[in-house]
Amino acid sequence: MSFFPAKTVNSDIFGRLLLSEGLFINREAMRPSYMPQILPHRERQINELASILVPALRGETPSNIFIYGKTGTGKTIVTKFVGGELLKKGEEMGKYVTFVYINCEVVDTQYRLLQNIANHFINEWSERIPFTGWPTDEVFSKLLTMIDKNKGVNVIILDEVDKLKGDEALYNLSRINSSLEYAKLSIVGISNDLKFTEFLDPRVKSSLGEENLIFPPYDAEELQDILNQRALIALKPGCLDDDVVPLCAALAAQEHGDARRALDLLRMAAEICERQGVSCVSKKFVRLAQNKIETDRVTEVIRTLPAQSKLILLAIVLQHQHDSQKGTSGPITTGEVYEIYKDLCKKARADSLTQRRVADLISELDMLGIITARVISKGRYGRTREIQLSTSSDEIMFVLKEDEVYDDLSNYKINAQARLM
DNA sequence: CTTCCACAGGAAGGTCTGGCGG
DNA sequence: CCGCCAGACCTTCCTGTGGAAG
Repeated sequence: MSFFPAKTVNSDIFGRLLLSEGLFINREAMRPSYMPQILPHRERQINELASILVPALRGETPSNIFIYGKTGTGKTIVTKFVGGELLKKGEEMGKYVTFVYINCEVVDTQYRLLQNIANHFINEWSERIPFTGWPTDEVFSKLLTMIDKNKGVNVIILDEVDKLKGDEALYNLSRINSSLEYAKLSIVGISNDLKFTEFLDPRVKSSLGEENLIFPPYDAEELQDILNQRALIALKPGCLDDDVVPLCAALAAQEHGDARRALDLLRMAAEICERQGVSCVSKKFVRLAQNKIETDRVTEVIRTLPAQSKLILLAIVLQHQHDSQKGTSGPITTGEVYEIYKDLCKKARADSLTQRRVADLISELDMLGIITARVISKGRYGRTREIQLSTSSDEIMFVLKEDEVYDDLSNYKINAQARLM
């Protein structure tokens, strides 16, 4: 739809017409990447982070920092915000301060991390470091000279630092200051894994954890403030029922106070509402949005499942459909699933796994939330898992059938079952 | 009370891939 | 280019177990 910024509304007739159809003024403001002017309920964290980093403006080395907090607690946005302010102030004061943000989920090896950092310090004299080919230690020493040349204070943010492979990179980075002659460097590590440092080399641990910052989850009221603030920017006035924001906030608060989740809910609710041509978002749409988000997640999970797990899931669905046709719909056991699964493998001319392995894959499906598997005892008749679908079988079939192989198999199996019975 | 089913789930080891240092 | 190692993925073999049936 429309991505017109709010200020063009008055001058752009077509934009205004387009907008009059929808509920959004600025859709981007509802996305997690959006940087608002004010970050509600994070004043304490902002101040703390700023006070740790302020030595950078005096040309001194700030302490290294570790930031913890679950997803959607504002770690990334607060750090970027403070970083931005730091740069602004640095420019104002004529101090050379740099601020490098790196997401370690994307840049996950030592080489690429060093390369990425180095390429931030590129200027007309230095050559770009290629994304492969150089020995790691050469990249490292190159990085050293590049940083040292600018003689400033550098703050490097490593977001999702727990995703970084191996702690060698962290070790090297944390010791970098002793090799720098003019420049200063400090590292901010961000992680949502509280136990992350336990597995680190003790030297890295003490060096990086000079300061610790913890981001607590938002409670329902705080989430409401955040939602209200964003809704004000993103949506037309008066298009939200009074109880919509509290509901979104309450639902997200149940899920460990995830602000991203809350925003997604509200945005999705408004989008569904808009698509249906309704001018006011009511509670109904929040429920719809919640369902949509959940099915989108499940669909995506199923789609990316490895082949063997898909076969197992297919076996469960087929058994489920077979049962409900006969009206004997009930829980399915591991043994039953395994028999059908073996049959399916034969039909597909694929190798089948052992029951032991299949049992593990079944618990994986359980953890992914596609099925529910509880261990129960049927007394004399043994101990097994009771397997139930937690998504409708039609929906799972719909996704599985995207692949011809499973489409064919779905027919095969129903015949085979009829033959068996 | 004991028995005993039909698995759960731990331990150890095999195979394969891919990154890394030399 | 090669050997090494870590980690993903599986297998084999194993012991453990809740509770209905006897």
